[in-house]
Amino acid sequence: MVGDRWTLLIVRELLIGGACRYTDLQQGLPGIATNLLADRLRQLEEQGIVAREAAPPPVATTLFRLTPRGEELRPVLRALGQWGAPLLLEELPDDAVFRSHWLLLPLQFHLADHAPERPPVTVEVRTGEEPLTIETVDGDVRIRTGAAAAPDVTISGEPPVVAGLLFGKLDLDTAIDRGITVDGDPAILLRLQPNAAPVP
Amino acid sequence: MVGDRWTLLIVRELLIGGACRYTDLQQGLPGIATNLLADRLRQLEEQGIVAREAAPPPVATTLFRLTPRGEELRPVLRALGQWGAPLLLEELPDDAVFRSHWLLLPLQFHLADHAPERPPVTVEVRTGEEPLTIETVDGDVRIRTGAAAAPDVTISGEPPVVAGLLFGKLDLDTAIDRGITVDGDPAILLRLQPNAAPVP
DNA sequence: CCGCATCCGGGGCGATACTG
DNA sequence: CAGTATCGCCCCGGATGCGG
Repeated sequence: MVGDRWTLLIVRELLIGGACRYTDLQQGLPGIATNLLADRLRQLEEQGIVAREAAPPPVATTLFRLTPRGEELRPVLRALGQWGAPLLLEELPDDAVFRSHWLLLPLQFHLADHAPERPPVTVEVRTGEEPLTIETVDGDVRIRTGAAAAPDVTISGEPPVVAGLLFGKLDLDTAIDRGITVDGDPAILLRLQPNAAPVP
Repeated sequence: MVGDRWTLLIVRELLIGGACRYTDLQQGLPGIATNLLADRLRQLEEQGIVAREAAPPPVATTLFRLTPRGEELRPVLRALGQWGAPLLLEELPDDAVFRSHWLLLPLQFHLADHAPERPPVTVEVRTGEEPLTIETVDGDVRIRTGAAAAPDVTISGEPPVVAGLLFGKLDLDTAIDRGITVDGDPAILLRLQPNAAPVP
């Protein structure tokens, strides 16, 4: 049911963004043929994994959303993502395509606020074609696409290096050596990274 | 790396049985074309997921085994299996093929000994083409193919019903209604099933 | 624009046959 | 036992068209 080409990637797009338009999915899945996207969506709908709904009046369009049964695939994407994490650090080929929002799901899985009692922080991540914002909201970590109003720290660079730094696989000096730039207080990252010692 | 057709199924076979011969894999993957099996094994080897080794002298043959990196795919198979578990209870089409040992991995994942202080028990499961044996060994649950010497309880029937009973999705009466036969003390199952109240 | 349907090569795939 | 060789098919990728 979910083993065909593209199928789990479509599910991932919907896990990331909630309800998506057809063209949103096309944007998020560079290289997919439009007939395949239509086919897969139809199959997923028949199998009760995806539901299609009419968008609210102002914009008349169709939205695709995961059903509860579809949401249950989150652990599958999590396990696959965890297994593939080491590959994320490898350099990307020159013709590689990358979408910033692909980082949303792994960041949601792995970041946590280790010092919820401290004042909230905001991190802006500039990699790929659009910025990402990470902010702490009373103990939770929220990640979204878009720029931050007043980030405490901004990270820019190539996706593999940025990801390596955020996930704690690369230390700050190594990451800077490999070409990223950090604006603001890098110590904030320690509060969010996995396996980081809790800030005392 | 693991998204091609058959690839994760090959990994599953190796997770179940440890080192496997080429023909063992063919048996466990009914329907796979021999050229595809060879292709996949070669790709998996190149990617460091599978290693091939020469068997010890008496039998001169090649064995395929997961590398540590390959073993790390266990959580992926676990997540996929958990998601697919409800489908396991649906009736099989008449032409369906089923291999008993496919139950080994889910049983390893979901069964536990909730009363390790009691004397060990043995369950024999007869479904598919060969029997399975479940036994408790000081707190652990061991599952293997083959018949048991002196089982405390024996379960026979169609795979969906047997699986439903073992995983606690079907209660005993329903399972018997749906055609399984139970020899011995069915209460033993409560000690092993997931979410079962611990035996006092 | 948005959500497809259609058409058209190329290659992955499935079945069978064959072999050191 | 562990593959290789071959052939046909259908899935897939890419491009274009098209009604709402």
